[in-house]
Amino acid sequence: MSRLSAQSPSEAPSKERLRLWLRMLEATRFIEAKLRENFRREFNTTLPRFDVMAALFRFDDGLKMSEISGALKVSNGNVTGIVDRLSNDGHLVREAVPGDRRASRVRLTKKGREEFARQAIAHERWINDLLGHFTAKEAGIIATDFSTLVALQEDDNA
Amino acid sequence: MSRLSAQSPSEAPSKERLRLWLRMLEATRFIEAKLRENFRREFNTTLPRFDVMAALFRFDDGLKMSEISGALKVSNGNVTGIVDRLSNDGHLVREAVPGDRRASRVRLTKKGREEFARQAIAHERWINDLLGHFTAKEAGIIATDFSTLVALQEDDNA
DNA sequence: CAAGAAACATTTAAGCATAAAATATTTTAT
DNA sequence: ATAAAATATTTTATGCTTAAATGTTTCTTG
Repeated sequence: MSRLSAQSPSEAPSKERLRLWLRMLEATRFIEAKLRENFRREFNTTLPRFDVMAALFRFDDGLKMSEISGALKVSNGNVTGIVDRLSNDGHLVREAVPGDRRASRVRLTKKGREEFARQAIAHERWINDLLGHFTAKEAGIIATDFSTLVALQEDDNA
Repeated sequence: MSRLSAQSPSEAPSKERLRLWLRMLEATRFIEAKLRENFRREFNTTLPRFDVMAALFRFDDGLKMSEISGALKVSNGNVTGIVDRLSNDGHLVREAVPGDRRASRVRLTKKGREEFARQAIAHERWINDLLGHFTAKEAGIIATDFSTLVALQEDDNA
């Protein structure tokens, strides 16, 4: 008998994939915790706020609320609160959309753009340090793997 | 000149690592969303509740509150609420620790153990489907990469 | 054109998460 | 023996997240 440890043919792969998931989750949460700590200490902000600003930064004309939640793949109600707080801090403004009184367009202010630019530089540096153990090549390969994974799964539901 | 596209020596790796981080985050959140949906639909529970039960399942004698938060690497106060709700559902009990009236020991009930066993089987199957695009070998390699990553970073802080 | 459907945004309720402070108990040091 | 320090947990304040409900506005279609 060639297999000394008894395993059903499909059991081992499922265990390895489970292990991958647990390690992915561990690593992601670890990095998120570091980022949260850094964002709080250096900029008195949070990762969700940074994410919303990052989405807005690429569009000079701003985004509608539903476009933000679509881009970030979070719920609508979630974005309302984050935008409220960023608005109170003067990082962005809600503007009326001519011809559609349901919608509003959200745009970074000058203050918001300048603040985000500083945050983005620090963010890239933090990530570079935290993931420093991967070479650029390794990082590219794994990134593509995950990209494929999500694309395939999303197709499953279509 | 061998490098046709102008890049500073350290710029490209940091961009690749940033891309890896964004893809990791995307994939992790995607999978978490699917699991949340499944846990809700099939078992009317949540991932954090499953995590707490998983930690307890391995210890017949139960765990102290601080041992749960230590194992899951979440804050102390967080565990209080989750244990409260699992306790209301009869999935676990808080017991007094003889000789230390500060602490309490949390144990799964029979109901809790049976319910968790069912959930764990479904969970492993869901993960196997969601990560099906990785071979067992690939999964093993990447899992080890992440494991190393966290271990190295944790050492940095020591 | 009027009724119904769809789109947009917000609000609400419940749960999850952290950090920091409060409480209670036990251990250590003087 | 008392005071200080350490340990264990809970509470409080704040924010993120979803799902569901609500209220508008706009579009569609009969």
